Amino acid sequence: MEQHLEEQAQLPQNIPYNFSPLLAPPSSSSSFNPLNLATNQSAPPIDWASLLLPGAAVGTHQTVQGSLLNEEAEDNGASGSSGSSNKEKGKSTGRGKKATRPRFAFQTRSANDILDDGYRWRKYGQKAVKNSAYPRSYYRCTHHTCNVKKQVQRLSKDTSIVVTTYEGVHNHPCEKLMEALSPLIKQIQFLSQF
DNA sequence: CGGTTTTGACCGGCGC
DNA sequence: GCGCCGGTCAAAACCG
Repeated sequence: MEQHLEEQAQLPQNIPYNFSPLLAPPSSSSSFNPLNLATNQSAPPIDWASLLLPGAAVGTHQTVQGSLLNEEAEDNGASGSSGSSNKEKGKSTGRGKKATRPRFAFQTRSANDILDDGYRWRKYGQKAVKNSAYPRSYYRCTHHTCNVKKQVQRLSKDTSIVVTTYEGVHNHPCEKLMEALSPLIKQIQFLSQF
C-alpha cells in the first residue's frame, strides 16, 4: 500500500501541527496552534528547524507539502512485554470511540534525512520498502510517557525529497523549544507585573 | 557506562 | 493456506 504517497500529493496543505507543549492530554480537542501558523496558500514555506533551533546549521530544506491522515489506532500501555505483543488493530469502522491518533505526513526537501524538530527520537527499525530504492526508518519518541512515532523515507524518484510521517501527539513539552522560549517567557512574566 | 543505532528475526495483515 | 510486505523487537555493536 504505497498509494498514499500519491494521495497526499493531492491533499491540501492544512497542517494542524499537533504540537502541544504544556497542554493537557487529549481531553480538550486540539486545534491548538501555538505559533499561529498561517495556512494561507500564499504563505511561504516554513523552515521548522530555523524556528525551533536558531543555532542549528542544517543545510537547506523546506517543507514542500504536508497532509493529514486520520487513522484509528491507540496506544497500548503495555510496552516491553517480551514474548507476545498483543496489538489490537481493530478494523471496526463504526466504533470511533477511541480518539483517532493523528497521523500527518509532509515532504521536505533536504539533504539530511533527519530534521531536528526539537524532540528526541530513538530509531527502532529500518526496512526496505517495495517501490523505493531507499529504506524507511522508524523512530519513536524517547519519553516513556510518550509513544509518538515517526517514519522517515526518502523518495527514490527525487532523492532530494524526504517524507516524514508523524503518528500521535506528544504529551510532554519539547525541551529544546522550552529552552529557546524561556527567555521570552521570563520577559513576558516580567512585563506582565506592571 | 548509559543511551542510541544497527540489523536480522519475528509477527500479523492482506492478496492471491 | 501461503507468500509477500510492512512494522516491531531485541541483542549486539557503537559512541559520547
